[in-house]
This record gives sequence, structure tokens and C-alpha cells, in this order.
Amino acid sequence: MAPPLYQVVMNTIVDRIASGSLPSGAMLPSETQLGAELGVSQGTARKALMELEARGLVQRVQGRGTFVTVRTPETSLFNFFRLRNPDGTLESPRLEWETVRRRAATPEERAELFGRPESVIEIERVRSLAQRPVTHEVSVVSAALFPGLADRVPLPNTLYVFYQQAYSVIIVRADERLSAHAVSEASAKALGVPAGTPVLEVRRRAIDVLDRVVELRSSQSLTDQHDYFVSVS
Amino acid sequence: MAPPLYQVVMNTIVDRIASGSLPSGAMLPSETQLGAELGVSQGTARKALMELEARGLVQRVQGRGTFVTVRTPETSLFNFFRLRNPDGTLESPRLEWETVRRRAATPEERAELFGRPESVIEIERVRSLAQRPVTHEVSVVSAALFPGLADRVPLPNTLYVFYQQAYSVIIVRADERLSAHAVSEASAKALGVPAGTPVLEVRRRAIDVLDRVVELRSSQSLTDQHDYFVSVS
DNA sequence: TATAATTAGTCTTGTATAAGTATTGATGTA
DNA sequence: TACATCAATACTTATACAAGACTAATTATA
Repeated sequence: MAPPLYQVVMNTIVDRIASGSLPSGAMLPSETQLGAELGVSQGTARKALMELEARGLVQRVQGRGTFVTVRTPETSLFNFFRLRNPDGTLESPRLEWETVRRRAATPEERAELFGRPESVIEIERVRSLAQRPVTHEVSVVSAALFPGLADRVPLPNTLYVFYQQAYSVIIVRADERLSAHAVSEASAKALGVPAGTPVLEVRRRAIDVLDRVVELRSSQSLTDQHDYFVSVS
Repeated sequence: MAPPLYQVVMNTIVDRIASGSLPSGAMLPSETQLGAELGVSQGTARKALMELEARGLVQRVQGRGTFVTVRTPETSLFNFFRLRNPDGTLESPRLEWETVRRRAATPEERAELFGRPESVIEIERVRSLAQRPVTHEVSVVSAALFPGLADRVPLPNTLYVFYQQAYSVIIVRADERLSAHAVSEASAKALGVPAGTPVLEVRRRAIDVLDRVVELRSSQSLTDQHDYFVSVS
């Protein structure tokens, strides 16, 4: 069965974005141009663009055009870093320190990550809010998918923006499993809290626009001063 | 400025659902009928219906029709009760006990809840998974918005389904603030765990189809055997 | 009972027109 | 001349409508 035309149009655009030929912030062809270029009507091109907007991949404004969604630290924060003050406001978290190393993948990581990588890059970080360490997180990505990443330390504060800018890997959604535990030994040391302190543990699988699991991240956060904010529907 | 026609169509349908004249599971008029009835084209009626589907208010299947989304305990569970086994599966949580009482609203509750109620109904519950109490939750709703609710104990297991069936109050989304704490004294007693046990606290504001905050819920859960599952995008 | 025809619904595509945005160029004035 | 103002215009997306294709359930028929 042939897929509908508008899906064909969608796929070509997704490919162009994922390949980097339409970089972050770039203006897409207009509905009319796109239709002419791909041999469909303006209405069909329009439907594809609206679908992509609904998925958050592009943004459209009447009278101006359609643009590849720009992931700034702020928007990325809003989506994936979600510690908030009790009143709902948010300061920027500060990156205290990080270590980046390359190592062999565990069997679980091989099974979960896209490409079944033999070798992974592990990024360990401590973030602080209000002059106080609050989050200890470890991110793991395939070394093959992010060549040379380990040589680019220090990495930018917001990894998802960096993935998109430097590797055209666009994170669009994530699964998270949350639990409350007594802080782990490693995190207790990293955060400078006594053993037994309750922490919020978040285990996240980040998924990109091509539906690939490209990052595993596990974090422990202190939530006596801040809340982890979620909006569900 | 007159709103676009498709929004007018949307609003009339939302009103019909919220008023109960289109109950849960009911079939809506077809695109063609709806268009004729409201004096717009089939395409415009279609656009309204698709928008409502995107919001989860109706479900459409080609060749059959459009139906008001049915909230079963299962779908409601999937949306708003999110404790999972580590492997992602889910048993049905059992309702251990509940108490329902009417009392004066606190100033915070008055400020948050729709209608600034003087009087609220408080529903306290303990749920268990695998023969073990895991969640202690307290829900608070406006007494005016849910008349007679306190007289209907025992309440059904899933409140959101009940709200829709009995009061045509349709919860469509929620804000949640999560944190990890040592268990509160009340919850320690309710769950039968020692003081100091880490629990996941969830404070939720549930919002209905008319954009009203209709329920405040605070729960404490044990997460040593289960995870709290979230999907973000 | 099986099978074909019909009906009633959504889905896809196309076209015309409205409305919003930004640029350009003319015009008036200090 | 230099500069601000304003109208025209050449883009863009948004709205609305219409025709035909596809899909599922029901009804008629062999």
C-alpha cells in the first residue's frame, strides 16, 4: 500500500532535518514551493507541515514562514530539566563539574541503545541550584553515534541542544521512571549529603526524531527545596 | 474579531459533551451532518473534529464514526495512575480503604480550586499492589461542584471515570509536582512502614475540559518495588 | 450460510480566498 | 541631503469548501 502523499512529504522533510541539510532555525520552503518541488498541491504540502508542527519539529507563523524548531537552553530546559521552585519559577541550574569517559557498554546499555553499541561515552555531572548541589546525573550515549564527543570537553550545559547542533540528533521525547530512594553512595559523595537522605531518582530513555533510543540518563536529585514538575495529558 | 468557524464548531461540541448531552461513548454526528447542522462545510466540521481528537476528547475511526472518548478504569489508569512494575507491566491497584468527609476549605484550596469553594469534600484512600499498601492519597474537590458526592460511598475505584459518569466533569490534563521525602507521620501509619522510609510525593492539580482546576490530590507512594512512569514530549 | 451490494462514515487531495508580515519605494519635511 | 512616514505589493500561512477515494458495517440475495 502506498502511503498518503502528505506522509511522503513529511518523511522527506524529516530526512532533511535529520541529515542537517535543514539546520536548526532554517526556513523551510513555502507551502507553494514545497508542493511544486515535490509534485503535490499546496494543500498537501500544508498538511505535512502542520503535522510536523504538531510534533514540535517545526514552527510556523502566518505571514513569515515555517522554521526548524530552535532548541535553546531555555526551551530544552523547559522540556527536559524540570526542577522548579515551589512557586513554579525556575533559576538556571549551574554545572558544578563534569567528567567524560569512554568505556565498554554494559549488556543492558547495548540492548537499550540504538545500534547496539560496543562502546559508549559516559557523561557524569553535578548541577546546582541556588549555590547548592542538587542533581547528580550520568548520561550514556553510543560512541559510534557521537564520534569525537569525548574530545570536546567541556560540553555545553544542555546536552540536547548540543546533540542537535553538533550531530543533528534531535531529541523529541523521552520515557522516565521515577522513584524515591535513600541516596546512593556515589551520589551522596557528589552532592555532599549524609547517607540515608531521600532523593528523587529519574531513569530516562531519550528518543530522537527517527525514533531511536539515543541516550540513557540516570539522575538523583534533592527535592527538599525544589519540585520535579510534570504536565500530563 | 469573529473566531474561525471551526472553533465555533469545536466549542459547540465541547459544550454538548460537558453538559452531558453527548455522554461518554456516544457517537457524534458525521462530518457531513455536523456541517449541515451548523451551516459549515464538511471540511470545516472535519477540522474541528480532528482538533478535538488531538486533545483526546473524541476518538475517530475511519468507516465507523466519531465517538466521545470513553474513560474506562484502564485508560484512566494509564493516564493518571502510573505506578509500574520495573519491567513496565502493571497490575490493577486494589483499594484498601477510603474515608470521605466534608469540611471547610483551607485558604490555599479556596485559591486553587475552581469556584473558590467554602466547603470541600476530602477523599482519603490507601491503594495496594501485590498485596502490599503502596499509596496513600488525599483528594480534595469542591463540594458545590460535586453535590451529594459524600453520600455515595463507597466511591468507585477510579475517581476520574466517576466524575465524568456522574457529574460530566471530564479531566483532560494535570500538573504534577514530584518530590522525594521521608514518609509523613500520617502516611507511615497508613502504609505500615517505619518512620524515615523514603516515599515519592505527588501533588497534582487536575484540570477539566473547561479548563477548571477541579481536584487537588496529594499522594505518597512506596517506590522500592514500583516506578512512577512518565512520558514527556 | 456465504457472498455481493449498499450505505454511511472518515480520509485524501485540490483549489480559492482571506489575513498576516516584511520590504520597497514614494513622499513630505527638517 | 537626510530622515521619518505611509501606502503599495509581494511574499507567507490560515481558513473554507468541494470532490472523490477508502473503509467498515449492514442488508439483500443466491
